[in-house]
Amino acid sequence: MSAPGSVIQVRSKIWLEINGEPVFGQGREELLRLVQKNGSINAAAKAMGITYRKAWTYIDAMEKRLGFPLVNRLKGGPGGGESTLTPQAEMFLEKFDILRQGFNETVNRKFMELDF
Amino acid sequence: MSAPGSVIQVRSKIWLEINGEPVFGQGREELLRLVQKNGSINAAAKAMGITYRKAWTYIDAMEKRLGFPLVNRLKGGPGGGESTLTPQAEMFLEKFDILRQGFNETVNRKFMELDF
DNA sequence: TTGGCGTTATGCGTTTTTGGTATAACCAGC
DNA sequence: GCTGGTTATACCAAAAACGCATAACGCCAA
Repeated sequence: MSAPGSVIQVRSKIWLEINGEPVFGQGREELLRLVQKNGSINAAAKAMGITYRKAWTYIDAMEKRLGFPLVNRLKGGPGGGESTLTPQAEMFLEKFDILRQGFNETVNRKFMELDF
Repeated sequence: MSAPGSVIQVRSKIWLEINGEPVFGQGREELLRLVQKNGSINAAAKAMGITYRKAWTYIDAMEKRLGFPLVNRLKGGPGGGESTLTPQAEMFLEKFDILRQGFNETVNRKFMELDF
């Protein structure tokens, strides 16, 4: 039972919302991790294959909705500027990682059993 | 650790894709169930609070991507027309329901333990 | 036979969202 | 002051979503 010549696959997603608006998901998590790793929003965006504009918009929206900063930004300076994560952002990353642990795997296993 | 005066909540989603395009999710499942219950796309749309146009577009896209019909449609006739689900659509509903069984509950339980 | 009714079906303009490009602001070092 | 690399934002373009308007259809009642 599947479409002719095509393969059906299951996908799943967890995210956090505040007032019905997304504040944290897998894409945003990856973005923050790359900011943490690279020390720059710009470099993180490049690593993810998205524009700086998009990355900045994501972070800005997250912060506005949460009501506290996730990224400490510096304009100018030695390397032109830099960005680091706030302690609150790091705690978010940690907890969110636990939340989604094993999540996709569980879904995929159940999916295999069903023979879609 | 949450935004001042607001409540963070976790949300999750499962859906099926074919060639990277969504063919089945919770909204579409509900739509099909309402078609099944009401015998009409129009009534189902109203029950969901969406326009007929939108409901029709969803179903049309699903069928195009899957490559087989989900809804048997009748134009004109006793009540002006009617729509019923194909056997394939009913099987989809059944399997998808199993797939997502307990899913949200599991996520929510884990979320509570973490104290976001 | 003809007009009305309630559905399915779809064209098309409008609105909203999203994306990308260009440009300014910033600051250490040379 | 000029350069380099970053953050920040304005502004226009493209795309997607939305919804209104209208046609097609076939029973049924008049």
